[in-house]
Amino acid sequence: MATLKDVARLAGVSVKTVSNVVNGYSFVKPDNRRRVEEALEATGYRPNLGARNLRRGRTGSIALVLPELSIPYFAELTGLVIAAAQEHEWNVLIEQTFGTLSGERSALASLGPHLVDAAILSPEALHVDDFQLSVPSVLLGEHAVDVPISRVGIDNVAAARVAVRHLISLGRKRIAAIGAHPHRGTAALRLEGYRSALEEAGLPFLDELVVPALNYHRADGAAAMKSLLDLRNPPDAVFCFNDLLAIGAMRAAAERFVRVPADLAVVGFDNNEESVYSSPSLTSVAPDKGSIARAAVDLLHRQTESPALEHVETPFSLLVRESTVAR
Amino acid sequence: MATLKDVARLAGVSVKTVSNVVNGYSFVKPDNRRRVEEALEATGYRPNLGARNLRRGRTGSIALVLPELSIPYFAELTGLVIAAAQEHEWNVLIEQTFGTLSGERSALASLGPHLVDAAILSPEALHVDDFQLSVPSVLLGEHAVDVPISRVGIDNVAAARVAVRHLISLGRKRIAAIGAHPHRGTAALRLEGYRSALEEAGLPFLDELVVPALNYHRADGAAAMKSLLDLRNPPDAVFCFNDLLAIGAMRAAAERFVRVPADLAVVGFDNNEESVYSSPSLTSVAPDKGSIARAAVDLLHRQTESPALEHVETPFSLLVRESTVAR
DNA sequence: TTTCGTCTTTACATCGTTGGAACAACGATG
DNA sequence: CATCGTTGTTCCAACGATGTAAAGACGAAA
Repeated sequence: MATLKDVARLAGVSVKTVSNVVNGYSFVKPDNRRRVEEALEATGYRPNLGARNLRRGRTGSIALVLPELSIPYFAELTGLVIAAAQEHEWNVLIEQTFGTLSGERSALASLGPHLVDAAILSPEALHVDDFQLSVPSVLLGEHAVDVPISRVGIDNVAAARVAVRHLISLGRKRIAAIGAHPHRGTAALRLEGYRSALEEAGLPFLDELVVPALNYHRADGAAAMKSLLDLRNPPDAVFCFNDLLAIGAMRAAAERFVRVPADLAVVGFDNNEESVYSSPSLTSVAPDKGSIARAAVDLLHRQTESPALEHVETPFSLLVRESTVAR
Repeated sequence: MATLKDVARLAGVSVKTVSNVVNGYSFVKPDNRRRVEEALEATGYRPNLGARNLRRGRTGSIALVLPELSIPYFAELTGLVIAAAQEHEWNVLIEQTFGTLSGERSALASLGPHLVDAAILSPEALHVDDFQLSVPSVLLGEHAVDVPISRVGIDNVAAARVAVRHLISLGRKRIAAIGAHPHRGTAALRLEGYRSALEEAGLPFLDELVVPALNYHRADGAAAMKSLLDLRNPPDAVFCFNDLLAIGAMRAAAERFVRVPADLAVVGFDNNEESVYSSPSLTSVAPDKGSIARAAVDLLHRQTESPALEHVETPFSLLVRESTVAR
């Protein structure tokens, strides 16, 4: 590995002059600049980022704290965050919490200026007093807990309302919701959107049609759907708080020979790639993940220069597919 | 941020003594050790990893070079690699190539001792002469190209054979294969397993039943399946070289009202979580991803201490689901 | 010619950590 | 009591980079 010293010796100048060339400092004599550039080329010099960051007092990394990479939404988002972070010369350290309180607490505890310059958090279980952060941070998604931390995400209430309105427009009357959760902020907001859409259409809000889900995995969706199908009067539509729940729900429906969308219309949330190819394909609320990733990273970049509190609302759309075609 | 210096001042000892305590050096007087530990506790000292790695001449990171995080197989694997790397105090830097030659080349070029201590590679398009690696590396999966680099993966020929034998055991006679690829090593091996299983059953190997796929995404599987269904004499079973292809194939079959498994049995490869919940659920070859991740990371760890060339074969199994129940 | 100001380069210290050598303290040995 | 080996501690240099300050070069103005 060539260092600045090696390059300097070869070019016959001081280490600092090489450093100046590498960093694009203007006042270098054309002649020296040329010699240094040749030496850089000849040695194949690459800066040692550890050393550079040590000197500059930064780590060169940001943390991305999320439940689990095997959840498609987070996998897709992670890819986009990595791409966005690259623009600011940041590495992304991924920390999986598996959606547990202890996992999230220990992830947060391990953060800190010695490890990362900033952090993107997607917590599910944290309480208000857990947020004693030592680096600039952004929360993904809205949360019930009101903490003074920047946020990036869509308007969950509006998005849920759009989804449910769509079901109503199909003429469905008994619309269920899967994914209620006692402590999860986003769940509360989506539930609120669901409630308000029913209300504006003059449909009753029925407790029996709102099914909680402790996790948001396919298995939870299947279990919830089964309980709905066991009702004396089952729903004719269901709004699931994410696509995995919806996939699970459709699977459970298929097992009971309930036809989607004829007997049951289904809407999901997140627009996973998987949902385009399921049979039937799944109507879903599609947040613009690229915008989310870019907004989060850019916001962090700004915050590392000067502290600020910002909330960014990113766009979303409803993609209508087979699971909600008119009967 | 507390440094060793701060701790040393507080404890009334030299910096090196603190360092010795932190690093578990034995010969420290009990009394000093206690004072240092109290000071560590009081200051909340965390080592500056950048500085430590600089001094130790390592980077503290390994690279994981893969096509795309949004491919479930790689998302799941990445989570496991991160967990395994943590055991060796390694961060994982993820590099996406999108399966293109240029992407893989630039990823490889950007690697190097200044960035990472080692690398896990999952290349798809690289040629032999591209492998001029400057850090210890492991290839995931088997490859046709014969390069002196360690490998971790399952026996693809055997795995494919097991999958196709299973289809044969159902009494299927016209078994297609989706996923052939001119330059992809694993594709060649799976095709070989397919061929040999047909041969041992006395079934003919028919060119028209072997469909190439340039990418291994759901869309490619759907397109391939459509072409198979357009044949004068379509297949009664299909072996797909990964689950995404199989999901796409099943989707295409559904669009043509071809019933799976009654008219068409389908087997996939990778055992994505998604495949458990599709309708019908998908029979799939399940590599032990945990073993792969652990073996790869451990192997790299050994290689950073002393160079070595090892090939590790990890276990797999065939998980039979609805897409191949007997008719 | 001297002085001044602008460009250009260099020496040096520093970021936080650890390896190595030097040194100090100590009881044990002869 | 001198010597020795073991144990414990400190000092110094170094990892590779960059910020700072100071010095050097050079032409223009006085």
